[in-house]
Parts: sequence; structure tokens; C-alpha cells
Amino acid sequence: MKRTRIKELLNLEPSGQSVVVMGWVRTFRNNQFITLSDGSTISTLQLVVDYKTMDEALLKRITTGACIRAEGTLVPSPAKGQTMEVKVSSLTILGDSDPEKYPLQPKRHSLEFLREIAHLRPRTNTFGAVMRVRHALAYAVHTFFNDRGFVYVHTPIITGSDAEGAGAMFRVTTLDAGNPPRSEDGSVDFREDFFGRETNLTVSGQLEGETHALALGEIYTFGPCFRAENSNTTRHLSEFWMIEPEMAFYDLEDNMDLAVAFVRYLCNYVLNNCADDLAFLANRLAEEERSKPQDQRSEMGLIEKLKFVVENDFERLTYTEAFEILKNSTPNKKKKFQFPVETWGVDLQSEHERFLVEKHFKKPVILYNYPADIKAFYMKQNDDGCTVAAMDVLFPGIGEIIGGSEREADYNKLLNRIRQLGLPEKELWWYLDLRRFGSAPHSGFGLGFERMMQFVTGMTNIRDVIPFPRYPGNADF
RNA sequence: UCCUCGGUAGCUCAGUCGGUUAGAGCAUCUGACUGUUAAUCAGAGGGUCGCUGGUUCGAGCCCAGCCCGAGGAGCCA
Repeated sequence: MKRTRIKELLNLEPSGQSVVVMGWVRTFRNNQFITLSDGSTISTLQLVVDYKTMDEALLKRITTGACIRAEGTLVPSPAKGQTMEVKVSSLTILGDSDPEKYPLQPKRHSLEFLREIAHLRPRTNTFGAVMRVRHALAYAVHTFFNDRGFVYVHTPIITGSDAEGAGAMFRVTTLDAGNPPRSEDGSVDFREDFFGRETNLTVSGQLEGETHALALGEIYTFGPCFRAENSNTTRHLSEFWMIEPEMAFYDLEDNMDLAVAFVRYLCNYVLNNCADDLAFLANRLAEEERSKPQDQRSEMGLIEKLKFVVENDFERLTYTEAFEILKNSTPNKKKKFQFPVETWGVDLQSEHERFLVEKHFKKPVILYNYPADIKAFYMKQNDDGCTVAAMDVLFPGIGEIIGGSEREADYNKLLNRIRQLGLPEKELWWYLDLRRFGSAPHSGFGLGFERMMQFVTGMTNIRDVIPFPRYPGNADF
């Protein structure tokens, strides 16, 4: 007989039909009741065994973590806690689990501890839910763009360009680290390396993405990015996944419209397709909030937060408008900010973004038209001569979830900026070529997939929304 | 990288002013019970107090250095 997954089984009418289930034992109570999980859903299935007739040696092997196959009949449950259960007629141990050594106990574990056993944490309720939501969110990304006629472009993971300056890069090399070939001046001779030049892991697919936007119209990338920054925070990873749409003929406003529609779609998709996992995560978050001091608790629960994003418009304002609000804000006047807001042009700190999003507007905020000096070289220079057509989408608790801009389409303006900043003009020849041959106004943005995951799941540490987090000092598993 | 806090049993933690044999709950094991819901009851085992050095008659506790973890900051998505 074929196995039925718990998710499907729970939709059946229990009427004594024969079923086969397989999964992992969560708890075994009273020598009779097995709580079984097979990962298909957050819900577990209760199996009932007859300890009087079952072989005692087999009974002893039903332990937390063991993998079993059970055959029996699906019947309504006489007790509270579940609507149906399986009366087991035969049970096989597929994989034993030594209870003295299995690290997961039927109790609450700290997320820090679970990070140390990242190979086993998907067996917990929390990480099971997170990973199912992660799948749904990734799927939603593709359906959103596919429905709108965007082309999914695979930009390179190994890259020769080190021009974007989005952060320190990881070198890719096959040279002997202990004894690399040297040039006459003593420096490492990368001409001898695998690609005949210095190569790194990509920090962003944007520049390559633009090449295809200026050929196919609307494209997006969705792949891993790598940054060798020594960042130790709850919202940074050395290896993370980023989604970067790039659209020909979009101006900054079109870009913002798309970003809002995108984020809304993702929230709505998860609300509609992950209800049970979301309910679990919402409850988890609520419990966590309860242990916080009152002034640090968030006003909305997880599900309300997602609905809020779906139903409400984001606040859009320019950097200059935000600057004025911050300058005249109570915390600034009372010198409560660690970094006071006084002169136009300063980069906004986390505390300022937080104030705008969490205190002043109390909703997601889009800031645009930033001072050119604090933004990247490729952004469209505005006519005012001092700002660029950049936009950042700021979310409560997470900060910047999207960063984007209209791109500079004018060859000379772009070249001047590259020279001004002393960037490697020669390396960027192909990027400049896009402006030499049939240049077009175009825009795009990058959405940090894990940051979106944080928002959607309510997990506060980014290391807990990716299966195997990489961060400084940690690349286990 | 900087700031703050932390590291005590498998897990989560307590440990007073530096003072006898380092504790609890859960987990595990043994027995009892047998319609349980992180089952319950009784009992048992389980410790390099992060590491190294120092102060002291005496250090889990004080000092120094190092390692590891968390939160915040910077960088950013």
C-alpha cells in the first residue's frame, strides 16, 4: 500500500479506511500514543499502538526522533486534541534514534542552540514552518514576475567585475594559497589563475541584469549573493539570496509602483497559502513579545502586519522631506539621536529610519531622491545637480528591505561619475556600451530575500530564515 | 570592526559577601500506571563551572589575556 502524507490524510473523513504513514516520532506518550510528523504540514498525526500485544523490544525502539512506518486504520479520535488518529496494526522502525544522544527534546529549545544543530533543526515546528514558507515565498517571486511577462535571467555567480562597490568580495581561485605564482614586482600573478584573471563571487547581479533588460525589456534575477563584510547583525549574511528586477522604459515612479505591488503580492501569497504555518509563527512571535518590556512590543501581530502591507499604501517621501521631518522631530530637538540631524546630505542612520517607519508614519516608507554623494555611481543624476533617482523601501524591524533606482542612461554623465569616483573605467567597458548603443531609460531594485522572509515569518534573526547561514566565523555544514 | 551583556549537567537556568560535598526544572535510564496531549507518580545516573595564567589559606564568584555566543552600531539587501 502507498503512503499517505499527513497533510492529505488530515483532509480525509476518518471511517476506518486502511492507511500507511511514514515520518518521525516527536513524542511517545503513555506507551500508546505516538505524535508523528512527516514535514508535509505543521500538524502532527496521532498513532495509537496496542502495547499489550506489541513486541516489547519494538516498543522500546519508538523513541523521540526515530523514523517509522505505520500501517493501520484511520478512525475518529475519542479524545480531545485531534479529530482523527491511526489505530496501528503493524509498525516498522525505518531508522532508530538513540534517545540518550538525540539532541532534540520534546521541549522548547533556544534558537541559538538550534543553530548549532542546523542539520536537525528542520525537524522542529518552527524551522519546518519557516522552510515551508520560504518555499512558498520563492515560488511567489517567480509567479509574480512570470504573470507580468518578466524573463528570469541567470546572472553569473563567478564574476570578473569588481566595480559595483557593494561590499568586500570573496576571491575565487585555484592558485596554491601557500605558494602562488608571482609577478616580477612580487605581487600574486593572477594571469596564471584558472580564468587568467582575478575573479570573485558576485555581490549583485544588477549590472549584468541591465544588459538583458536593455534587450528583453523586463527581466529579473533571483540568486545567491556573497559579501565578505565583517557584519555581525540580525539582518546580514555573508551568503544570501537577492531578487533584482530590471526594467527598460521604467522611470523611478514606475519602479516604486512595481516594488510596492511586488511586496504586496508576496505578503498576500503567503497569507493565502501558508495559513497554518503562519498561525504557528504568529503565535510563536506573540509569545516572544510577551516577554519583552511593554514599550518594545510591536502593536500588530504577524498576520495583522502582513494584512496591513497588503491593504495600505506605503508612505512615499523624498530624502529632503524626510530630512526636514527628522530635523524638526522631538528626539532630534531633545538630542535623543546618537547622530543628530543638522546638515542636508548626511546619510540616514538606523535610528532615523526607525523613527520614520516605527514612530512617525507607522507604516512602510519609501524614501527617494537621495543626495548623490551617499549613493552608487550608476544611479540617474537628477536635474537639481545634487540628488539621484534612488529609492529605499524601509520596513519596521528590518530596515532597508529594498534598494533601487532609475539608472543613469546618459553615456557622458555616467562616464563622468565613474571618473569622479575613480572607478575602474576599463572594467566597466561593457556596462558603458549599454549607453553607447541604444541606451534607454531604465530602472530596477534589489530585494533581500531573507529580509523579506524575516518580515513574513516574524523571525528576528536572519540566520534563522535560511537553511545553512554563513556569517563571519561560521560556515559549518 | 566597535560598544554592551553572557558562557555552570544533554537543554533552559539559579548559585548570596570569596568559604564545607555546586543546585532546580525538563530530558535520559529503571519501576509503576495505561485514552495520553511537552502524560503522570516514585527512584537513579549525569559537572574540565568556556580556555590559559594570576591574586588568595581558599576561586563558579576577584584580576588579565584569549575563544565562543547574543543584542546594538557601522557596512547593506
